[in-house]
Formats: sequence, C-alpha cells, structure tokens
Amino acid sequence: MTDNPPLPMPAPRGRDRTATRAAILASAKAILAAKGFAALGVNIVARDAGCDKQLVYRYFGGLEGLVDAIGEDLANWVVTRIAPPPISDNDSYGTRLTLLLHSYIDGLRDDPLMRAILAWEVSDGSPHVQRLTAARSRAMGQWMGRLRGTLTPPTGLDAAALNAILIAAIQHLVLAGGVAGVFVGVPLQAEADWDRIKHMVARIIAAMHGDQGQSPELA
Amino acid sequence: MTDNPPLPMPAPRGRDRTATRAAILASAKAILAAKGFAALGVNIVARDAGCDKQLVYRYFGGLEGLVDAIGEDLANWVVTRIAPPPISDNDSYGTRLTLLLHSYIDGLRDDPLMRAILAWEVSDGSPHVQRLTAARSRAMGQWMGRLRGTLTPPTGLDAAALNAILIAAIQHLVLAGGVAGVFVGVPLQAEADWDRIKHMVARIIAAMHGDQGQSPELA
DNA sequence: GTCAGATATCACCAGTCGGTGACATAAGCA
DNA sequence: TGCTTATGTCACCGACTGGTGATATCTGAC
Repeated sequence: MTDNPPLPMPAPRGRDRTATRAAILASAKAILAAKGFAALGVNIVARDAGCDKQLVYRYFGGLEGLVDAIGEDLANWVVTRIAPPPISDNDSYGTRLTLLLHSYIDGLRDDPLMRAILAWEVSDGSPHVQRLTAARSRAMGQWMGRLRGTLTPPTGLDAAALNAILIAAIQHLVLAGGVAGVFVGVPLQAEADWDRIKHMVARIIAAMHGDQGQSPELA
Repeated sequence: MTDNPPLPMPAPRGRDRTATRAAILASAKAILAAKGFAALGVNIVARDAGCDKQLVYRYFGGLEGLVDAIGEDLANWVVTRIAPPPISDNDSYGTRLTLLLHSYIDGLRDDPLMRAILAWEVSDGSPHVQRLTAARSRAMGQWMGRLRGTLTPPTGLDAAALNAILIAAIQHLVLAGGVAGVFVGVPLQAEADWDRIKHMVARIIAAMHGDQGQSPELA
C-alpha cells in the first residue's frame, strides 16, 4: 500500500504532503481492486492509508476528486499493463486485431483494479463514474490507435460494430470469470479455458476480416 | 411502485399476509430495477411497500430471503418477457440462433430489472447473488433449450464458446448502452443503433456456421 | 529567538444501515 | 364472553457513512 522505500532522512516521516497524497491514492486503488467499488469510501480509504479522513477532503476534495485522480492514473495503465502485441509489418489487419484482443484478455485477467472499474461502469451511471469511464475509454482508444492508422479495415465491413461486440464480449467474460468462474456453462478459469475463448475470437476475426477477399461467397 | 388503485372496500386493507408479502416483493423488484442493486435494502423496501421492516424479516427472513424470492420469480421472466422467435422448420441452426439472440437483445433492452441483476452478477460474488445468478442462468438455459435438441450445430465448431462470446457481448452492450448510451464510440440508443449490432451478430453467426445461402440479404 | 502557515489529528454532527425485542391490534375459535 | 394466534407498529440498538469545525503540532522563513 504505502510506498516510501528510500527514505534515509531522519525526518519524522509525517508532514509530507506529496507522500501522504500518494498513500491515499494508492490505498484507494488497492481498496477498489480488492473490495470493489461498493466498498470504496472516504473513511475506509483514510483508515487504510493510516491518516485522517480530513486529508482526503483537503488533498482530493472528497471521494469525487479521489476517483478523478484514479482516472488520471488510468491513462498510464494501458501502456504499462497490457503488453503490446508483437506487430509485424506483414501482419494483416485481422491478425493485428487478433493479437490486440488476445493481449487485452490477458491484461484484464490479471488486473483486478481494471475489472473493478469495468464492473463499476456497467453498474453506475453517476457523473464521476462517467468521468472515470471517459478516462479509461480514452486510454484504451489510444492503445487501439496503434492498430488503426497503419492498416485499414476491409471495406464493406462494419469494423466498429465488430470491435464493439468483441471488446464487450471480452470484458463481460473476464468479469464473469472473475466472479463466478463460469459463463453459460463455459468454464473461465484455467489457461486452457481462455485459450478456447481466444481461439474463437481469432476464428471470428479471420472469418470477418481475413477471408473477405479469399471467400467472397461468405459475404 | 405500490399499487392499490381501486379501493372501494371500506375494509381496513391491512391484516392480509399474502397481500403484504406480495407488496414487499413487488417493491423489492421495483427498487432493484429502478435504483440498482446498491440501493436495495431492508429499510428502503419496507418504506416503499408502506409497511414496517419487521415484516420483511418475518416474511422473507431478511434481505437474503428477499433476493431468493426474486430469483424464484425469475423463472417465469424469460418465458413472459422474451418473445419467442418465430421458428420455422426450414430454419437452419444459424438462422434460429440469430433469431434467438435478436430476441434476447430486445428482451434485455426493455427490462430494467434484468439489467440490474446482470450488473449485480458481474459486480458481486456474494452467495445470495450467486443463487440469483443460478436461478437466472437456469431460466435462460431452458429458454435456449428450445433451440438445442431440435437442430444440432455443425461439427468442427466450438458452438459453446461462440454462444458464450455472443451472449456476453449482448449483455455487456445492453448494460453499457443503458448506463452510458455508447460503447467504444458506437452509439447504443436508437433502434438503428441496435439494428447495427443485430446485423453484425447475424453476420458472425452466418460466417461461423457456414450457411451463407440462408440469409443472403444480410451480407 | 519568534511567528506564519502548512500539515495532521481530534471530536463531533446528522443520517442511514441491518437487526431485534416489546407492544398494540385485529381475526378466529372456544 | 374470553383466549389464542396472526398481523402490524413502535422504539431502540450498535455500527457505519459522508462531512465539517476547531485544535494540535511541526517546519521554515525572518
């Protein structure tokens, strides 16, 4: 939680605004990741950070500002947590999209904070959650931008709708897998379970993208 | 919420256990649908039902029993809310699956109670929510059973994984559409927005099941 | 030294929550 | 009539929440 590893100074440890602020923010993210958005509150965050809750109001302006601060941190999340797929110039658009979504599955699976935020997004429409959603969506859009711009999707295909479906499916499956470990009878725990999902995602993309020119009878 | 429009009888209305029980259950479902699972509680339900919260404990054994009672009611939901797709004996498996999922989209879209339960499922892993999930899943499985058994999916296709992906996508898109009205840039409000999603679902199913000749106009 | 301002802590508020025991009132039966 | 039982009501508890004003304590500049 609290991280001040190199502190050789004999200073009495307290009275450090930036350190306290960082500790509060870290506690907020840890609680959100561990207990979920329902448990996130001023009192519990201050308690976990080991400081008075008054400081939460002073440094963040209450829960709203705290959530906004988490949203700002989120901009770095995608680039740090989701490993960039190994892109090759020879890759087709479909191949790149497949790598991208497979990386997204892996990234979401081992990031409880991101899962908590996703669950929050679909459960609450309050303004600060909307801002959080906007921040997350923006970060993800930038990451996705690596794909777009280099290659263009095949014409005659509603790529936006297909992407929305695949991303929505991934997010929902990761959420359901984390909570129940299963979804409509399909297990979602072992690595093999997710390989099964990844394989199907790849097949869908291949069918919708790759075989566009090769198998026109599909269209 | 509370419904007693025709009150001609001079009788004092109270002292009716089954009526009170029904009023409490109705209030619980209404609150869950309107305010979400975070707002569902003994106090607010009793207040809305116009009775003392003690009765909630007496008749349902607290919130857990109340949620379980909602789960039991859920068994009827699917058959009453989701219109059965117009199945024809000439339909292919893919065509039937498409009709089924399109009906599922429509059914979820205009049922706030079901959306609230879906959001609850992915946000909370507590035991009573798991029981609720089990009840909902069981009801949905029966409904899906109309498809299975009559026709068999093509061999060489992981139909379970494909169904999981499509159902997960639909549920997530409906949730996101209800909360934010948009998902990764794709609007999800107007009927045309959902036709776009439906069309893409149909294309995916057609491509994966290989029955391109069935729905030529969809391509 | 002294003093201003930043930092942190304490004490308290009103409100809600889930939960429970005691009490009132009605209906049905002897 | 009285008695039992079911139904409904009231008052209260401890714990927690978000929020705020007053106060203590430390730091750094003068």
